[in-house]
Amino acid sequence: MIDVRLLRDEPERVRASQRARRADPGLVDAALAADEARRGAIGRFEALRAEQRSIGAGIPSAAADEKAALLARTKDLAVDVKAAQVELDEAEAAFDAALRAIDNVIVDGVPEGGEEDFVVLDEIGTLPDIADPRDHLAIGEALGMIDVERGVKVSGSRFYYLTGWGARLELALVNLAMAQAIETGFTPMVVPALVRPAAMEGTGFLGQAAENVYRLEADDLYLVGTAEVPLAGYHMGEVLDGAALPLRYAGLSPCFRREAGTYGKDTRGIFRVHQFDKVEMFSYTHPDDAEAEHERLLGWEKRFLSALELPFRVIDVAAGDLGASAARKFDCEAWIPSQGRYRELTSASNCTTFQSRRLDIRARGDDGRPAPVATLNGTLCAVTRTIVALLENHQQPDGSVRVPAALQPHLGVDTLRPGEDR
RNA sequence: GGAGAGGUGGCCGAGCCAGGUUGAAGGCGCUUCCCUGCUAAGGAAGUGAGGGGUACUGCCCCUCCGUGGGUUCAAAUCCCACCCUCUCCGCCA
Repeated sequence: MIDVRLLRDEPERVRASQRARRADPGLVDAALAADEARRGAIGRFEALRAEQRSIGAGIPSAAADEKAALLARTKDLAVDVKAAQVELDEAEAAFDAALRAIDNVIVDGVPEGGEEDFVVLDEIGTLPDIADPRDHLAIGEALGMIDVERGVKVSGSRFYYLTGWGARLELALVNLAMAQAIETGFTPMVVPALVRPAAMEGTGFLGQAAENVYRLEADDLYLVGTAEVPLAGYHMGEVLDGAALPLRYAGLSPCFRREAGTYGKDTRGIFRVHQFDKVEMFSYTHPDDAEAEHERLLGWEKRFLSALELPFRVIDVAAGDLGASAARKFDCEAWIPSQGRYRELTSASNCTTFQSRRLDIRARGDDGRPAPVATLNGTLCAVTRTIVALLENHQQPDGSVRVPAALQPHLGVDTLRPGEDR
């Protein structure tokens, strides 16, 4: 949720953010009105409560004859206090709901508009010159790396097996990603993929993204769609040492996504699946350092994709296409030869203090006061999509696939050839 | 799955079955100062969070002892429900 003080002091900034997102700026005024009502209720309750307490404090020491009169008065007061309490609770709840309805305030410079209104920030690498590119599934099947047919037989649509070199490629990618993360100063983590409602709710995935989340009804647990959830939840309810910031974690987890509303989209191969593994970077920083950290996360994503020798572009996602908790998002989109277009491979979001307020994650600053930290997340390697881009961009006319130099030490070969299965 | 124990401030840990200056003893940690050639040890003081008010850098008030209800003039302290954690047994790995 956003900062109440920002709402009160600079409502126009929040309204402008809402407009840029194509969201309702009226929510700002609704929240302001709810805040006004809440403060009135607080005043009424506190006045009554203070009187009740001051009289109550004198009762034990009061003379016997005064005692009866005091008891009678506080008895009446108790009724009023209770009523004021109810009124206050309702006002607080209404204000909280109004505040939570407002999306995170975007960072200055984020392009306005919807999905199509992104701005291209960078184009890296050169597009491969492939006469008649085959798609990743054709290549992967020929190499004995991907088995979608059996994935569907066992688990249904959008499931797959990685077999032989396919499985080895995943392990090599995860190792390369973790090696880079560790070298960069991230603490490697293997995290829970099942989380309680509080973690899911706090990270903001039960809002408009709820339909894409798997829920285990019998146990009241959720399957995470990204390690962002357990990594953000890691410090929930804590007060961190401000001097220790930034805290950087690289989490490996399976990711589960229902892909509701994507019927007919990306049905071939493993580009869009219900389950995949991913190495995710997550940073807790001082709010003033968030934008710089966002650039750093993007830099590490670019470094990883470049190491894989993939051509890609970086886009500044438009406000209307941001999730509720992101204040800015950079996507790295790799070139997919069989589709002749760029597709999202990684994504880095700056959630400023939006998530940490919901999750109650604070850090003690120089003044000794705890204040919400900023949280940021960025994909280092979403395995299946990386495999897609790798197979397609590095395919050779003879049906083999070139292994980029950085990956060779982890995979053990410089080329993947048909017939060399295992 | 069966049986117990427990959830208190940044942390540990009293208080709760004698309900009323207990926002909460004590310790650790932290901050400042003293001592010291430096460090350590030692000594002194201070040190929770959230919210509201304001004649607003000082003060006043309210709330918070897992969560939500209840009893009471008054609850960390009594009652109920729920959540969570831990231990033992069984089971599985």
